[in-house]
Amino acid sequence: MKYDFTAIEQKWHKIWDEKQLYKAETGGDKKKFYALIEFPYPSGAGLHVGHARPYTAMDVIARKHRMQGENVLFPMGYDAFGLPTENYAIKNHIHPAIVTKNNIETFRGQLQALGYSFDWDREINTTDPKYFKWTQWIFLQLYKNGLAYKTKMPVNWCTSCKCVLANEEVVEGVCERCGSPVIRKEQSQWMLRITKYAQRLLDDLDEVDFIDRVKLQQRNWIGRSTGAEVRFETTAGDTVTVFTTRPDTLFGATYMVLSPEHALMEKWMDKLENAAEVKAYQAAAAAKSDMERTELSKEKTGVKLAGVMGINPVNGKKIPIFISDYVLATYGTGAIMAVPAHDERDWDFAKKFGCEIIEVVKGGNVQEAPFTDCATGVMVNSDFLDGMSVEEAKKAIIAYLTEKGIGEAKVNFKLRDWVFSRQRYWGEPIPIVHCPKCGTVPLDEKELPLLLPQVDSYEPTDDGQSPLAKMTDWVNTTCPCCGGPAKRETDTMPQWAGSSWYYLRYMDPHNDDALASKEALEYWSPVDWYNGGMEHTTLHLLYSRFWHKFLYDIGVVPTKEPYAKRTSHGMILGEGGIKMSKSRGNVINPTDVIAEYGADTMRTYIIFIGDFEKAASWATNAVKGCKRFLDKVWNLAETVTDHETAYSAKNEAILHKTIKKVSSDIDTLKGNTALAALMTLCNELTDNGCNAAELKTLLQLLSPFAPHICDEIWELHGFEGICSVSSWPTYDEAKCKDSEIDMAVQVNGKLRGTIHVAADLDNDSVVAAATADEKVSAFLARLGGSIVKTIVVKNKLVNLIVK
RNA sequence: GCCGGUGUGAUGGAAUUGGUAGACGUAGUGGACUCAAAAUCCACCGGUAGCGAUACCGUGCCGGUUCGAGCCCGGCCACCGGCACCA
Repeated sequence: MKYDFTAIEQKWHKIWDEKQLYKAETGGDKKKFYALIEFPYPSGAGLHVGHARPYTAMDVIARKHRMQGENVLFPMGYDAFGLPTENYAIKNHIHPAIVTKNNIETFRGQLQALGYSFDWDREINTTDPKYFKWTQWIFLQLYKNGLAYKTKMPVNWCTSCKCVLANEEVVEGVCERCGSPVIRKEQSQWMLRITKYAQRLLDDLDEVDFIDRVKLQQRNWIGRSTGAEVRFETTAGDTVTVFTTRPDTLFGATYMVLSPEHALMEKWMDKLENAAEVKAYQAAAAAKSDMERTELSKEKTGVKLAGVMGINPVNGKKIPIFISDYVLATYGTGAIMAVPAHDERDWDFAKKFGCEIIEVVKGGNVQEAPFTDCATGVMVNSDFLDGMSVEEAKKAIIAYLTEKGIGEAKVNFKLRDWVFSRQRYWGEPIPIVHCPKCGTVPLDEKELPLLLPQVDSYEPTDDGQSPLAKMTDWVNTTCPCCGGPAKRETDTMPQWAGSSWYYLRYMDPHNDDALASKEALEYWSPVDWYNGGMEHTTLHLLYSRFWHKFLYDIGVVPTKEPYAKRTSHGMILGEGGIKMSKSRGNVINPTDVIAEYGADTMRTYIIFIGDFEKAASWATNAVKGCKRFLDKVWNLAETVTDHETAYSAKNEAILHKTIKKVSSDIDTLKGNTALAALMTLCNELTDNGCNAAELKTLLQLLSPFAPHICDEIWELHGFEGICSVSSWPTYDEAKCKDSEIDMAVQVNGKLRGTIHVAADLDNDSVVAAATADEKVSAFLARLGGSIVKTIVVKNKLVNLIVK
């Protein structure tokens, strides 16, 4: 019989579905295992091979855990709010909800064709009102707890999307999504106070099993730095507070710099002798886009304030004050003390503007270059700090500042609050009402979900208002508080909202009374293993950790962290290592691969392609290799006619070894080497002959990777049950060893021969066998000298040292 | 600039974490089967020299530690990713 993959795969999809083979039950005695992958955005282009890599890898893990007798939750859904759908809807005059529905159907079909063992009863969709009811509910809780607030602030504005972006969505000064320039714009925005959780988001990374590069990237993004805030008096009578990580260098502070947007500038404007020049500089800085600001970063610019001086609090010296855009309004206090002798930026600025450079840490020539080494320097020119190390001086100065009331220790974070509003249609409406009498009023929870209005046009306005603002019927409402006329908030939530808690909904997706029942949350939390892309590390992953911690604080979820373990996959590139893109025409569609080679081949190849964590390029030729392998398994099965229940002596060792290898490789995401071991096993069984017991084990080990063909062969041979849910084979460590082995023989560290000996042979016998070997003894004779030392590595090699 | 990562045959990649470098798969070469092709099967497949046994060289480059280094240490080079005036 021929291996007819299309018929086999369709047959088993039906059986799996009918028998509800992959259904997860909340509760019970079995150990639970919650495997999660990032749900896709259902774009019009359909599923991409890039999706297939992490999805297949996690399906393999889920299937193995299921075979090990665990209660596995492996769910799937769609993160369906977002701009591409909205833009498509605008262009083609179709409602985004219809576009979304169609796209989801395509995605579901493709995912099912790949044979993933999802529990389809738990499928979710973030645009479903039953789902976003709870997204809005969480927002209301954030609001009630003071973590959501509206403020006028300079925001990142994408000129093409006509929409506000979060800091995390701006990449190198351009919009992450469309690549258009991002400018600064003053606008009133909803914000989430993620900064309140900065320390906990940082600390709790120690408690989770995330791969190092994810932890590192989150740590850098949170960007904790310790130092001090110091208050400088000025001749204008106002106090300027600065943040510094080097309070030890305070005696070397020879000028100050304020950001152009600093609040005091307005107040001081009348007193300044060069007000016109200062205003011109502020205007120029404001007009710069983020891109221009970074591009111009090398050459420092600024203006010295004429008429106001700062006073160094430790020595009373009058020092000049500048404004410059190298000082950021949004970090620290928006003002710095400048110590040109020991800071590169300050040094550059001081050289250009002729400021004084005073050495306070000995170790370099500060007139030539800034000296920034904290480890070796000794304090000088610093009064009571002289002679101390940098570390000692930091402690001493902070104690001094605190005592005198002019400063104190301070921790700062790079992490900014999360800009949470978007001026677009296709997102969750923010459940807030603005009342002229009562101000900002949250919607009553009973009013949820607050649905989007049906509109004719979803186009954003040029003045930065949401398309919803035009829908007066919807906007005009009554105040939940006083009953008077009021207006609805017209901004919607960003795409990150729905994905910040979706893993909780999977635990109990049909619940209308809560985002999930207490029982389900207790049973399934936390996610045991979450795999996703590195690009979500500082966005989705951080945002959802924040929401989870908040939900923990208000008693909704039982764990501090949402995900116990996080891994990440490399990208799939096109043939030849180039990025896959529509414009290059090198996009591989999984559906085409399935049609030509079958889902099992597709799955096997995407795992075999290489190191899971690294980028890998698609090679259609190598796909054929995986098809050949499955053909070989099919052909091997056809040779098996017995009903043997024990392994043959000849194949016993390799079977035990392969079970061991495949088991541990799946657990460590090394599917590529697991498959290599299975190929080797298949080749051996083909050469040695294969009985029913041996075939059974091969099928079970291969089943997580290629479930359809294994279930089919399993059934054809009349094995009991269904292979996909049979029990994972076990191995005996003692039987993993061969009785006779090859050992390497080295002379002075170089390979000179191999010997075939009994395993676990004692050292003396090994040396005897080595010296007796024909090649080795001939070499030793030629070399002359005598053996002065022997090193034996058990069952591996023997090294003879000859002098 | 700072922080991480990577560098192995023609090619994707292995290497039990200091112990026979190149598993497994592609591609290639030769052969079998075939009228022929596809498919399949067998053999070879890092480089140089040699009919050969074999010898020497070989994991980005230079040096070190070790009986022994792809793996550890020091110094370079190249590429990839993240951050980027964060005081």
